[in-house]
Amino acid sequence: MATGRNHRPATSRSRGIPEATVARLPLYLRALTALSERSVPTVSSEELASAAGVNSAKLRKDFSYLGSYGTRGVGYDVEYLVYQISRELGLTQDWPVVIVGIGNLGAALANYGGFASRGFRVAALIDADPSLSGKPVAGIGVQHTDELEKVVDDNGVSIGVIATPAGAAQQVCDRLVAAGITSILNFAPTVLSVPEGVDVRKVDLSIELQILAFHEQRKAGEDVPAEEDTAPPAAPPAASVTKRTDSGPDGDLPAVMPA
Amino acid sequence: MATGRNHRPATSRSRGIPEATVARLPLYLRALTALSERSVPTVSSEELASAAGVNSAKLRKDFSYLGSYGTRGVGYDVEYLVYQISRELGLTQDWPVVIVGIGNLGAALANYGGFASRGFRVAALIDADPSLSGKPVAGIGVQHTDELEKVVDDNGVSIGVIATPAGAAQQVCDRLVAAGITSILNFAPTVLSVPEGVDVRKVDLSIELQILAFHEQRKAGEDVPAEEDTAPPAAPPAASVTKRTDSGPDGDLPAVMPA
DNA sequence: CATTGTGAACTGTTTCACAGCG
DNA sequence: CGCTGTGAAACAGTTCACAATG
Repeated sequence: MATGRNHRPATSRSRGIPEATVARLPLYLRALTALSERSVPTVSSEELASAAGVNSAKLRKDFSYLGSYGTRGVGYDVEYLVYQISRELGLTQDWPVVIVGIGNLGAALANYGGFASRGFRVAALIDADPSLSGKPVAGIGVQHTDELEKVVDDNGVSIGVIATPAGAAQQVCDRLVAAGITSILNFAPTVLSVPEGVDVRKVDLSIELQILAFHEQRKAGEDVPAEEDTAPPAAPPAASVTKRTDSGPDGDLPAVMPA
Repeated sequence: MATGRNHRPATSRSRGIPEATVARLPLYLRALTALSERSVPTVSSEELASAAGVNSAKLRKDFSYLGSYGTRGVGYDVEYLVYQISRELGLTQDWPVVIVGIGNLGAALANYGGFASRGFRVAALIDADPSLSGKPVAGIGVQHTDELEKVVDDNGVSIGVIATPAGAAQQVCDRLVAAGITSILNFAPTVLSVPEGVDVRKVDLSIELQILAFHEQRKAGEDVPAEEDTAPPAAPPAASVTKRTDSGPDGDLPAVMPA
């Protein structure tokens, strides 16, 4: 899962919505949007919860933080809820986004449909490779890294997406922050350090796979007893046990791959 | 952040490592690997925690679930810890992975360096588009969806990655599960339903952006008093408020975009 | 004597179960 | 009557602070 820090300890003065709830609102919104398109007028907590993949008690508790938007004995008005959640998430306004690093991943993000909808708008694509400059990706011309500050400023961008190789991420991050960006979505496999007040969320493929591997391993060894739980190799083991001498630390995201 | 369910309620018989700890182990491992490459022999909880972006109390508590691998007054032996964490995560074995949906995103994943290292191996790339069949991506020939079951079976694949458009995801998921896969990493913006015992983690760009937007909005309205907290539009609002009549529900991930 | 390992306190999240209400 | 809204209980995760120890 991705993670984000840098919030006041959950007390936004009064109406503080728990972080766990905020993380689920987009899920509800998606399910509601689908219902809305099928012109379903109302939905019960049970139905909506199942569509969103959570249980109904949790959903009701979540909604209770937003206010009392349901009707007892009936359920929730779909359109109304869509509106309330959108507003709560700040999706009734326009969010220009800049994507830095237009490799396969950056291109995938730029082309991502869900990006354009729901208030997000790709304001600019930035890449350090001069040979990409001007080339259109998803209908938008790629601009050189030199333009970064200008682009952020001109478009009033407050959200940046980093899809560069790990090695460039911190540097790009610093420039984005200096340019005035206060929210970053980081796809590079690095811990970014940012000043107080800047929000970072990360999406890390490698971490997700490792978590899956952990559980997968558990499934396989379901009935294994103690094995070698007793005598594990003493302190510094003969190394080489897991030594990978080939590829880098945790690898990079591909930088570019045009044509 | 991505999410995963389907685990026994946190009691893997005896030595149960908390889910939150498991999610951080890959982070520690990455930091340790970097230290290992710089031939740093030992590290304190303080140093390692700062490299991993957590606080030292949390790190020590996390490690305490794995056993007592440190030395008081000194710190942790880097190589030894790398080994222990790798083993705990199941990275000392080989995990063949199949990626379904070779669009920009699938290609980005296939090319991802961190994928190949750390025990994961791309066993096959699958796409429904026949014109892609045989085309090499990241040095591996793309195979048609018809081959899915055979590929999973022949390679003993237990982890599948879904990078298809949302509309195809559940169907692909069903086939992967039927073929014997028990862990899925889902990049499509859909809730997948899977039988008991199958693990799903999702990575959802759109959700991450919406969470950022929520916090961004809070920052902007830091000193706004009550505004219209009082009289919100009664029940069914005039619709159209957030109505997007253009693009689909939440958009698709791009399917293919060769050349 | 610096640093780990860990009980105990605390904070956050989920679930339960039922009163309240349209 | 059915379904929401929510206190209260249960659980999970984090932080504190200090005793244990190489």
